[in-house]
Amino acid sequence: MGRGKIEIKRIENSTNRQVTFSKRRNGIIKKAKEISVLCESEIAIVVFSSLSKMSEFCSPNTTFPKMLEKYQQHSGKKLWDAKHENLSAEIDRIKRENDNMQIELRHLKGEDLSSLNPRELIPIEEALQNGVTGARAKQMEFLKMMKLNGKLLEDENKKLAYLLHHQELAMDGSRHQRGTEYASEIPMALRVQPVQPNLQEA
Amino acid sequence: MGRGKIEIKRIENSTNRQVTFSKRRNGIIKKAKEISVLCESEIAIVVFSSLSKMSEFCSPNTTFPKMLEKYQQHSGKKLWDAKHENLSAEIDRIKRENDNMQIELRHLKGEDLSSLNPRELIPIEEALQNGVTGARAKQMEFLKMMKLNGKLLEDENKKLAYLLHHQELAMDGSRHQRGTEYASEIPMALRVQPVQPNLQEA
DNA sequence: ATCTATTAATAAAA
DNA sequence: TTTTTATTAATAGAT
Repeated sequence: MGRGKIEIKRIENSTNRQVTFSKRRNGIIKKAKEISVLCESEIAIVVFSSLSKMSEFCSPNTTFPKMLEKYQQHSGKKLWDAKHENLSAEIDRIKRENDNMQIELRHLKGEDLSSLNPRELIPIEEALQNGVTGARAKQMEFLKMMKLNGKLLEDENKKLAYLLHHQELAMDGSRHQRGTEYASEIPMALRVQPVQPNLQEA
Repeated sequence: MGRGKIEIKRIENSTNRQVTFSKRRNGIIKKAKEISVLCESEIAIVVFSSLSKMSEFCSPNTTFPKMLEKYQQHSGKKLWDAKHENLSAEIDRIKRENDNMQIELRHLKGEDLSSLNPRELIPIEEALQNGVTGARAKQMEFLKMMKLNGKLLEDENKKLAYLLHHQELAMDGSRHQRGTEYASEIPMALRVQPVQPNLQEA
């Protein structure tokens, strides 16, 4: 149907191919409209040109999702299985990652250690060391800032220094007594904890 | 195109309607095949007759699910059902959880602290304290066990102590020296750390 | 289903 | 792209 008969095979001339695509796509969609009206039928079409330009048609009185739902019911095929599996797989992967982090976090916080052997404890300790070092460095920054802020903060600074000195003594010394009377005024982060239980008990 | 022209409106005669449906459906699918070959295009069609008989066509080299995936990408419309929304939502939720843990972990390890203010540092230090306490308690357990196990483990114990001694030296480094005579025999976790750098430097 | 008169689609050109 | 038009293809109605 045209000035000449054509073979049904790929049209090599790109321009011709585009023109033919456009015409035939229109033709198909026109036919789709007609059949839906003439025969009270529902029809959905999606086309992508060789340049991936999309065209679509869906008969009135229905929608794409409805058509797909019906398609699945009638065919028994699950159009979304692949997608589902991908999503499920990703969830599993992330959950596993999540669990590992959860465990690492708990270990770093000193929880759930009972299942560990000494060798497994080492990296945890190392991480804690790093954490303490980092936190301490950060504290130093803050202290510096406070000092720069001037004498308003100087008093507090001195108090801290005093307390810390005491605690240092307490720690280095016999480990018996610590000054607790000012503890409530010292931010937790700056406090020295009784780092060492009695070794004799061990 | 036929023995007479017809109006495009519902065919009232049910038999005629069925016959016309069948013929035109075949025609459309033939056209679809042709356009896919002639123009290297991808096309998918689903039709339901007025009696809900389904027909489908999908061009070679692709599948229905692939076409739908492309459709969604191009149109931005979501064809998937609630199930997918749920899965996607769960992925988002878990990813967020994941990110938060990631951040907490990094903080506990002393990384990325620069963005924090002093108040935010406090819970981190608390967690680290707990972690150190927990790890230490665990170490104590191991020490007890080692003692009970007797001299077979003593050698390893000493080796460990030796290594730890070196670390102690590295850590205390140029700072004022503290009683190190026991340090070599005390595992890292059991040692008192210099919790506070010289305040005079701050 | 198959046939065929007739209309509709479209290939090539503009 | 869209229009034109000669030609082929699709199909309505009959069988």
